[in-house]
Amino acid sequence: MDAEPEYQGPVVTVDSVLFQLIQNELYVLLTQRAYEPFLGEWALPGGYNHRGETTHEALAGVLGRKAGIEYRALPLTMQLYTFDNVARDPRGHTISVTYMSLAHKAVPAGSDTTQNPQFFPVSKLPKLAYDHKDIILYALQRLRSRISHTNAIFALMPEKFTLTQLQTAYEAVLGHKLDKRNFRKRWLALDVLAPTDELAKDGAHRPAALYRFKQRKLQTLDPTFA
Amino acid sequence: MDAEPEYQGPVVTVDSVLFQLIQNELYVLLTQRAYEPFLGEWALPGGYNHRGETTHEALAGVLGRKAGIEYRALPLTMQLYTFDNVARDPRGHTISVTYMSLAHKAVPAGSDTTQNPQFFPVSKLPKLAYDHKDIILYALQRLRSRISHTNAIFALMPEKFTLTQLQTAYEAVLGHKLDKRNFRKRWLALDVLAPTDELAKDGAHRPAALYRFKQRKLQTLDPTFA
DNA sequence: ACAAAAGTGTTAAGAATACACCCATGT
DNA sequence: ACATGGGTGTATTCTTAACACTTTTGT
Repeated sequence: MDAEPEYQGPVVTVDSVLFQLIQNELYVLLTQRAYEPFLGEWALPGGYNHRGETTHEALAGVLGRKAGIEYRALPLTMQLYTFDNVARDPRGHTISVTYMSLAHKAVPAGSDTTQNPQFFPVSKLPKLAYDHKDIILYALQRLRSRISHTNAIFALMPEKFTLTQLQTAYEAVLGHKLDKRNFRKRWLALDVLAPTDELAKDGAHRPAALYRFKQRKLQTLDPTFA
Repeated sequence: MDAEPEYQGPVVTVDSVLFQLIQNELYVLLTQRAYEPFLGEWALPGGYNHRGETTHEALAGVLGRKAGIEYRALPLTMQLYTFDNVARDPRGHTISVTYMSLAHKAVPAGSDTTQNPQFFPVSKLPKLAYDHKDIILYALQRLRSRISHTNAIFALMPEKFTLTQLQTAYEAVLGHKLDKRNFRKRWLALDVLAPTDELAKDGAHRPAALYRFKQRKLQTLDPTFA
């Protein structure tokens, strides 16, 4: 980091992998490219990081402008990886700093943007621009790992939820079923859930107790969930 | 990522956290700054990432020029995190992509560089420029986590080593003692070590069997080591 | 009455931990 | 012969995994 007046660096971009559960399935937010390259193809929301703004600010701008989503309302965002695209990007040397966000209900405002933001199930992704498919799969891996030893799942859940909803969220992310009794035993032993005195009455069956997370922020939980 | 001809982005730098074991203690490579800001203070080896070179190439250049270390000889390098320094860096907006490397014996060639590269024990760090102390502590955390479920430790070991040396390496990184019998039982069950038919004779005691890693590349190991 | 999801404990298997003595060598 | 680190097994505890029936509600 010497003094070096005529510095010229790569173009810096940020890309966002925004996950959300819709009907017990994991969805990811994509936008349709309005410019070359990859005009018309689906891609992760992304954009330039200009001098003077943090990557988080750039991310907030991208999500707001391209998908109508308010970044500050997202309960959890974490950095994933920084990719070099020296050769791959048709526009020349860029590096992209990628973030993963989790949301409970982030509604993309397709109307006031040009990029047609939509959620796609992770299991049925369309053809994607760049290497964005790999990025999504990498993000999924990281997400699975995160929910296995932290409370990160809170960011995919509503304020109040039943234990069955929580279990279903895990199953959607992990891609396999879990044992009901073991799951409940574990979570109730963890001391991170608080019972509310409300019940969810949603059908012709016994009502379920509603719980909430004591802390809606990331914390590490020792045990691991399969 | 619209077309945007007058793009001006942040300065992109790379920083390297290079760990090495010296006499059963974990050391990190530092250089002494030859320019403002922080002239004369110790810092992680770092430098600009110019347009057209990958971050890995930039890293190789930095390690070569500032510390006389041949990047290609390092057995393991992984990306750590990308830090925003919009406000913090006195020279303006930079983002730094940080990497952690592990080496067995990387000899800094202090002579042909201006930056006085030296290894410092992680437990006794000097005052560091920027937030480099935090970066090192973060790297250490990641390293501990890595060696707990992968074979990453191979990158800190010589080609051939005794089980006691391997255990000592773990103890140096983790910062606590391990049980000898359990440690050996575990590693021999893992099927990642191959016995050589050589013995290490290094003192007035029974010679130790020398082992090597079957694969000297990163692989995941199911069990976790405390 | 029946359908549908909520709720609840025990047992068995496997993993992790604690622990102490004999062995081979150099001096 | 003694000092030094190398090498080895078992018993106990704890953790994880497997598993089925009763309860409460709406229709």
